[in-house]
Formats: sequence, structure tokens, C-alpha cells
Amino acid sequence: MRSSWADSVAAADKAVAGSSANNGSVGTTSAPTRSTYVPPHLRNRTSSSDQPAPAQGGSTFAPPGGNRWVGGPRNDNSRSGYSSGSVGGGGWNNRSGGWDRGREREVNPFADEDNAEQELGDQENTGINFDAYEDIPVETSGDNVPPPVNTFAEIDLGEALNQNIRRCKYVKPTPVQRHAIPISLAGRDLMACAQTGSGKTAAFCFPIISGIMTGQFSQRPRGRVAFPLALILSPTRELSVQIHEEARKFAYQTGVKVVVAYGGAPINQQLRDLERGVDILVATPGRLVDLLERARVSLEMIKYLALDEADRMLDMGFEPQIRKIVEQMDMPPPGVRQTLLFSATFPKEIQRLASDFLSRYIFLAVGRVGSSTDLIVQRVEFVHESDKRSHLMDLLHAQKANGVHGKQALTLVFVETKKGADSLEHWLCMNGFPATTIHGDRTQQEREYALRSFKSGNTPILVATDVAARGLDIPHVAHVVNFDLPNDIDDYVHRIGRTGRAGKSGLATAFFNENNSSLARALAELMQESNQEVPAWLSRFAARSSYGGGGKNRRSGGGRFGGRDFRRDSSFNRGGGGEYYGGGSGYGGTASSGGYAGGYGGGPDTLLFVASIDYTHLGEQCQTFNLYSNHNGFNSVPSFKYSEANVLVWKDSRVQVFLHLMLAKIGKFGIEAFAIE
DNA sequence: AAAAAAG
Repeated sequence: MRSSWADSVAAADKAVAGSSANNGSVGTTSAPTRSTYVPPHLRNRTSSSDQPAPAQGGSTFAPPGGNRWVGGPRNDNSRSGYSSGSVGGGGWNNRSGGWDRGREREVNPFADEDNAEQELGDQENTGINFDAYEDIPVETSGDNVPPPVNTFAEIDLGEALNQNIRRCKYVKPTPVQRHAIPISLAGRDLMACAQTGSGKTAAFCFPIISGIMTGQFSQRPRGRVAFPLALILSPTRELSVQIHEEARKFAYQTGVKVVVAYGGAPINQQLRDLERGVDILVATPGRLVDLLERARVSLEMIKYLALDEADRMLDMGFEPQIRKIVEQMDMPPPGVRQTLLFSATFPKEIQRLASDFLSRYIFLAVGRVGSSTDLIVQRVEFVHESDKRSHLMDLLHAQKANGVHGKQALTLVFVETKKGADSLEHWLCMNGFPATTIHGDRTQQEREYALRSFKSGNTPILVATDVAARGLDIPHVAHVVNFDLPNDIDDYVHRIGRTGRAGKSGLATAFFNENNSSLARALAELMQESNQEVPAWLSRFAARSSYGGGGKNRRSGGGRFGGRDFRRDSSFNRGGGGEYYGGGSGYGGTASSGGYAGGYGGGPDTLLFVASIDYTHLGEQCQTFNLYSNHNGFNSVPSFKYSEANVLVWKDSRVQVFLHLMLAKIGKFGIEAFAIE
């Protein structure tokens, strides 16, 4: 028998997601129109730059030497009439060698990967575990929300981009991509909540690249000042580097040029890159301001603005800088440019700030995947400040004893301060654990070296401050240790999101003590929402510190999403907000429907059965279970102990996750056997 | 209070 609570949850989710998608009605009602922005210096020209013809006739449109102000659409082999041969004209592109020569010189960004794959020699590089992406709950609000797509084929991204999608081995779009790409292609502004590692970068890069390829943008002058068409901002240098690397893959052989600019690195190379032409600029705020003040970059032709980790970009530390870039330089205003904001978490106050940058935007929330809910096992241990090091050592020794180390099982340790990071790194090295560290007091070279060394498994332990908390995609992080807990629960969510990525499972261990009391309540709630075992002592801490709850650390909108459209809030919405959520309370509200996304099995026929469990002595310490399964190659799982659950994650994530769910679910509801598909 | 982001 296949029916289970998982199925009914999935069915309920579908019903709710389906209805809520059509319910939302916020904002104005006019149909989306694609604005055609003409930059100031081109407005008085009488040339055809406003409506450049597609140059299908070829020669008539191509005076020798080209009209430097007029450019055709980007070349895309798939589109008839747009072949490179027929576009003879073309400003600086032509004089710098033209698209085709530039294309020949373009370094293949996929080359490294092919080698790496061969070295690893496994099948794991498919990246995302799509089974874990089925039945993810999704909410949208705003007017005229374009419907989601189910395949990349349904969207006309062009052959060049499609080819890169194949090279990236993306088989089908992730939930955030399914929704965000059609919204962006329709020219709409977007505020999207989705976990990094769920395909966010592609979700905003594909529409931008496609838009630049097909858009009929006036050609930009070549010279000291660069005029990017798209700007992607992120809060850390390493994240900008990562986005740039990904965007280069997506843009390979499309003729769309991606350049990255960030601090701590020599500016000269970046200036040269900019001079060679840039369509998409990926940057950190500080360096961008520098470039703007030096008048080496102008934002007046920006058509697309994307903020990654947008909530971080708009918090106290960053907001003035972002506001300066977006509002006080020469960037076109909202409605003229298209603005895309992405983050895993979106507190209401930040949404309110962000709405200044948006026009008639659509809010999109995709339930968390491979994140703080299902695929990450969260443990909290009470550890006094003075015991933290020895406790960490115990964990590391246990991992080592279980063969958990090396390239496939990296450990990321978060600490509060830069000094603390250095001293812990030193101490670990002295005690025989190869570690390195990344924080803001290190040089950029050291930071990038540390990250590489960690990723490669050379130093399988990385001690980090919050600089590494967001967005970084490091495969094989098996264990995140919150040596010092953050003060903000959203930071915790981002930190543990460094493991369990792309549908894989992971373990997150937090060291909690009386200094973290202010986090207790939010942490306990988060863990409860994501079906984690909440230690009794933590609940007591939570109860004690809960007076006047609802403060800064209160998560909005329940456990399934990183945020909820603040426009639906009664405070914003003249008292009516709640009614948009007909199904809201039954949706993640009951314990039985929280968070399970289905699809943990190794294949469609996988069935796992549990039997012989005595829940009555489920102590904190140790219980023995017998697990039986009829899945091929997974036939007999001998008994194992609860206290070893964190060991099992290394052996087979399915068992581990299954056990975890079982503890959270079956124990409470008294079901003794069930199936998962 | 700390971290990040310009040099």
C-alpha cells in the first residue's frame, strides 16, 4: 500500500498551492508591457536606433566599418535571420574583432569541470537531486502572475542558452526556476524567496542573458566608461566570484559578456575587463561605488538589476550603499529597468525597504528544499563556553573514527569573531586537524586560497565568520558546526544552508549555552517546524525567554518559506490581508503537514518499511531500531542506534533522513509502518 | 557587539 501521510501532505500541498496561486491580487492591474528604454545620449538621434531592423537583408544594414551607434540583436544560432553573417554592422564589437572572433577566444568555462568529473569518476555531478524537488510548496502574489513552466523546452531561451543548460546537466527546472523564469521573461519585477542551492542563480541569469540576446539594445560606445545592461550585486566577494563563474557558463558562446568586480583584488585587471566590453556586471557594492566614482562604469543603460541575498543587501550595514547605487547614480528608475530580488529569507521590514526598488512586483516564495527543513538534520547540544573546543574535538574524532573525512565530507565551523576564527584554526591545526579559515581580516588572496583548499579537501575543516554564511555553494559540506550561534535566526538558516545542498542531506550541530538564550525560542520553533527533535532543555530555555515574544527573532510565515509577502499583512493591507490565505492555517500549520517534501527513495519503486520499534523508551541517549527495506541494494539495514544517527548520514543519507522523519512523525502519531515513494 | 563592503 502506497498511501501515507506523505502522500496526503503532498496532495494537500498541491491543492493549496494551486488555489493560492490564483488568489493573490495585489497592486495594479495593467498588463505587463516591456518598456523600451532609450538612454539619454541616444534620445535625440534620428537614426534607427530606437527600432533597429533585424538586418535580415544583410548588406543594406551593414555599412563598412559599421555605424557605431546602431547594433542588431545578439547573435543566436538558433534564430533564423539573426545569423552572425547577416549582421555586418556593429559598433565596438566589430572593431574589437566582432562577435565571432571574440567567441573563438572565449575560454571554455566547462573545461575544468570535465576534468574534475573524470577524476571523481562518479555519477554525482548531476548536481541536483530532483526527487527531492517534487511537491515543493509555492506561493505567488501580485497581479497577472505568469504561469510556471515544467520544462526548459517550454521556454524559448534560444539554442545557445539551451546548449549551456545541457552542458550544465540541468535536466529540468527547479521549482524556483519554474516560476521565476517565466515571471522574469514577462518583464515583471520579482521578489523571490528561495534557498540558495536550489538554482537561484540560474533563475535570474537565464532571463537576463536571454533578454540581452534577444533585446534590441542600442549599441554602447566603447571607451573608458563601461555601460553594462545588467547589474548583479551580492554581499560578499566570494559570492560575486561564484555568481560570475556560473553566469559565464550560462553565457558561454552567447556573445553576452559577463565581468566581475570586487574589492580586495587589484583593480587594474577589472578595469581592463570592463574596457573590453561588459553586458552583465557582477559586483560587490564597495568596488562598484569606487568604479562609479572613478567614472569607469555608468549605470544609465541598466536594463536588469538583480540583488542576490537581497535581505542582507538591504539590512543596516549595506542599505545606504545600495540606495546610493540604485537611487543616486544614473540607474534608470523602477519600471524602466527590471528588478529581481532573491534571498532565502525576507523579513518584513526588509521587504518594505525593498519595495522602493520595485514596480508592480510579483512576490514568489518557494518552500525550502535541501535546507533547514527536510534534508538537514539539526542537532543542538548544550556546551559551556569553556567546553566548546574539547566538544568540537570529540565530534571531529568521532567523524574520523567513522571514516568521515576527506574530500567527500567537509566540515564548516562557524564562529562569531574574526579573532576567534584565527585562534580556533590554529588550535585545530595544532591538534592534528588540518583546518583553514576565512574572514574579513584576511587578504582576499588568503580568503580565496582558503576556500579553494577547503573545497578541494586539502583542508577539510574551514573555520569561518558570517562571511561564508550566505550563498556559497560548496559541494560535499557534510557537517556545519555552529561553534558560536549567531544572534539572528535568519543567519542560522543561511549558515546551515551550506550543507544539504541541491537535494543532498547534511548535518548541522549547534553549540548552545546561556549566552544564546535570546535565540532559544526562534531556534526551537524553527527546529520544530522542520521536524527536528527539540531537546527538552531547549524548550525550557525557549519558554523562559519567550515573554514578549514576537520580536526580532520571530520568523514570519511559518516554517515552509523564508518569508511571506508583506503586502498581504493586515498592517499593510487595510485590515484585510488574512483573507487571501484561505488555506493558510491548514498549510504547514498542523504538525502532520510540516515540511516533508517527499521523494527520498532511490527510485520510484523504493519502499521502506519500519517495524519493531518501541517508542516508549525513546530517550535522549540511545535506542535501537530495526529497519527493513525492499529496495534493491538496500535490502538489509542492520539495527543501529539513534545516538549514531549522525554517523549514518555518511553511509546512506536515505536511512538517515528516513530515521529522522520517523522519529519526528511516526513517534508522534503512532503509525508503525509506512511507505515512501 | 560583530561582520561585511573601498583603499
